[in-house]
Amino acid sequence: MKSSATVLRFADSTARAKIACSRCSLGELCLPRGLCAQDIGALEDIVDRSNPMQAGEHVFRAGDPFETITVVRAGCFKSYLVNEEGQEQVLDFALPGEILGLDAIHRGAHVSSCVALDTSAVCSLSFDSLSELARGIPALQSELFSIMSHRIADLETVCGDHSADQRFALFLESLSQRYSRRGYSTQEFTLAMSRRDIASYLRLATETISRILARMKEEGLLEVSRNRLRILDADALHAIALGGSGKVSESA
Amino acid sequence: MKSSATVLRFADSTARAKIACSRCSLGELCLPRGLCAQDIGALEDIVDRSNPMQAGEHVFRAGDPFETITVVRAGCFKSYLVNEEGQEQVLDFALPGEILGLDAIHRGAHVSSCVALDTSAVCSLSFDSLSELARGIPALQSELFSIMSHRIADLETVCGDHSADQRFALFLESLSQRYSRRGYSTQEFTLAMSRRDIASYLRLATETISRILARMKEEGLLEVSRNRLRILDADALHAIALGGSGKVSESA
DNA sequence: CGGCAAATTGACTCCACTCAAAGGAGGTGG
DNA sequence: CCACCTCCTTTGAGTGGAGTCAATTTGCCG
Repeated sequence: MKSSATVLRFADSTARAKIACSRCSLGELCLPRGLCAQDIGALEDIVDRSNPMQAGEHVFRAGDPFETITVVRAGCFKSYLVNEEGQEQVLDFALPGEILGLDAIHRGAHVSSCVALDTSAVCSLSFDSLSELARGIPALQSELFSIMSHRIADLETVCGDHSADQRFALFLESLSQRYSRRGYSTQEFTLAMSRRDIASYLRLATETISRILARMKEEGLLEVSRNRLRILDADALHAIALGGSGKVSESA
Repeated sequence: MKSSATVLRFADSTARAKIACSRCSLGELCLPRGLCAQDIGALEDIVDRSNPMQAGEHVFRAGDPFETITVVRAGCFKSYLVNEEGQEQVLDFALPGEILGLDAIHRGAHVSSCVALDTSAVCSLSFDSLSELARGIPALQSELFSIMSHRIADLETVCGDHSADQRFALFLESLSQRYSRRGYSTQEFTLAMSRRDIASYLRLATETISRILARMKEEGLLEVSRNRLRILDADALHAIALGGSGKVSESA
């Protein structure tokens, strides 16, 4: 399955007009999901592949005109808002195949900023071109609506009123699932983001994340060293995510 | 392009096949925004208008198959999730022209439930028909993307890490603006939702809402009796919404 | 008038925050 | 290669904002 997938070339002079989504390793995890070969061909015509990006480089910043949506091709990004007091609020972490900038469509300008957390790469698609293409390809239009709907549902969950432990457990489960679908281990993965970013994303204090990690480690739910994390007791974690006391069971 | 698509009829005998969006008082506040007369005509073909609904009646419930999106025509609705413990989490309040059910598109089934808070009415549109129509009407497709993007941006704001006072102030400002655009007073309006619903929406306790109202009343920011509310000091309220101490000013 | 649900008010508690300080880890320059 | 700096993370101690529990009060409807 998926063999020559990643014959990626970069930078240098080779013309990079068309990008072969059809040969990208992301395949069904990305926009072309469900499209036939011909439609994928049409999509490839409007995809603009970026050079690799370093951690800390921005894809866009709040205030930038909105012209393209951004699809993560490799690495990890965070999107965030900055409020009047200059404080950062992390909105989302994006893994390969996930899309950034959806909150800008209605304003014609970005409201959030987006920065690489790691060596990363993106594909950009002119939103006008994509819209036009979607008008001719029902499956593509449907996919776009679906992606936006998914983001809405995710935010509705994240917004929920959860305890610190529950939030963190939900966060880990989400990451675990997403890595898993991308072919990585469900149990063990790297946290590309800092504790501070996780805290902001979950609307907690950095210290709270540290303490939760320490406690969960102590209770044997997981192992952490630096930013490498391994889930030892997924069931217990799931119980916490569901909002119970987290102490294994709680009949009735 | 799909003309007789959805000449939906209901219950009683009166044929009410087409609904005149063009003559609806919502006008530019609703889906047809920006469409030409002809396109509005096409849209009218797929709009299905409900009978008036009583407070407490549901438009849809979590688990229902997703077939139509719901546009509020009159009154007020709330959408909410129910978690494993049977606790309600209010996600949104919807006023005329606003759209419900966007979080269901990607699953083919509703995740949230939606109930009338007042005597209300909705229009339903088959999402398949609407998508198809949108493929022929760029402005309509664009409007759909825009509406979803708007919802995403709103959720990102609501999700933010704000104090209880700040949340409540933001909530009032949002309501005030939305009523204002619908031709009602910016200063004085009716809260169609209970304190408990407001609390759930803002992820606070009911008692906290009561206390905030009492304090703001005492400080002369607003008047409340039962569910009639009048904003007396919009500037102070705005200062609170922006996240300062709320005590008027705070240089630097 | 009586009964019920919603809202208010008070007293107390607790979870997560703030403040503070002490390790690591990584990067830079001498 | 080491010294130094800075930023990130961890841990401890104490605080406070919002929650919980409980008791009224208010408004609504039969």
